[in-house]
Amino acid sequence: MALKEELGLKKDFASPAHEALLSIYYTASIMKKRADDFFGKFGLTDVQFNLMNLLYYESGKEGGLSQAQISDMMLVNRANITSLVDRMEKAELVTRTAHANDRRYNIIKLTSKGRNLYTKVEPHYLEQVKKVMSPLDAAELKRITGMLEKVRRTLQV
Amino acid sequence: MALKEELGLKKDFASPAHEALLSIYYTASIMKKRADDFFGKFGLTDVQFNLMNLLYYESGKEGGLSQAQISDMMLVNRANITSLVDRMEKAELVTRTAHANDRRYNIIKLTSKGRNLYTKVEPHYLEQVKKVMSPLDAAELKRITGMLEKVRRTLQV
DNA sequence: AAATAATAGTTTATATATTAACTATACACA
DNA sequence: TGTGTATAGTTAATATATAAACTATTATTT
Repeated sequence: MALKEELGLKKDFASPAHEALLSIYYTASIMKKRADDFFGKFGLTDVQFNLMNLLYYESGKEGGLSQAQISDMMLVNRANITSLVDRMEKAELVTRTAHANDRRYNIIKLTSKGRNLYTKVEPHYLEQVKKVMSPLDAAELKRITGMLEKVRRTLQV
Repeated sequence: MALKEELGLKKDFASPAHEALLSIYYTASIMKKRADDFFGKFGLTDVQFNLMNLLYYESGKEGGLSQAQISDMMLVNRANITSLVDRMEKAELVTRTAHANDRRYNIIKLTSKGRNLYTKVEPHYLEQVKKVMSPLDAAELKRITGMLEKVRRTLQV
């Protein structure tokens, strides 16, 4: 949900802050659609790719991540990880095994199929991102992320 | 889905462009949670509030909007509007009536209950937005929205 | 050690989002 | 005028998101 028209049509209604909020929503919404189109070509969603990315880079020495860790890292509710892992387990992209010492935890790891798919998709993704972003110079990007970081801190997260 | 950790931990992996994308995702995700918390106090979701806002400001002279218009304005799929209007019709916030001349169209209007709720919530919302955003000066906000606008154009939307 | 807390994960109900296939209606043009 | 096409909305299947209530396990505290 993005409310495109608000950005242009409601100058008398929208405060600058409100405008900025809608603008961020709108941009994120468009990017999500683009990402889903892209990852769909590989039978993935953007969320599934991002979990694979996490598992690939953050679970040191094949140690895997617990669902709670994934939930924290992706900033989504625990309940959400259950169904996400269900789907990816069914697609044989990840495994879910009980932790040896603490049986409350499930340890999620990439399968070799998952790892192969990730290493196949990642370079295309990075290339795509670079292509989309290349017209913007690096300084401007730094400024955007820096300011968003500031907005985030203002929102006390 | 926001991948908080990527922003800090994967400098070697994330290109500046990739970083910027994740940053926008992350910020939008946090804002959506905040908005939902806020609107939840009034029995609304952020999406429902935004539809009410559209109907309140954009449907001139009580003319209402068709579902296709709403779909275009909110940048979401047509199918989504069906269920959104279903829920809001059930809550007696909007009505759905057939267009007199072209029976393909449904015309969606705020009920008096919907209008009353909207005018009750809006000032609180604007106050809240102002409060959250006040630490940032207007110039910075202008720059953020201006740059996001540029990103959007680069994405050819 | 037993009672209580906290933590991890699941389930259920709900809201939002997509695409694809469908119906109904209106338009267009040959 | 009739047929093909375009448009509006719905439905179904699927993916993601939340909160709340639940089970199982571990930690703490007396």
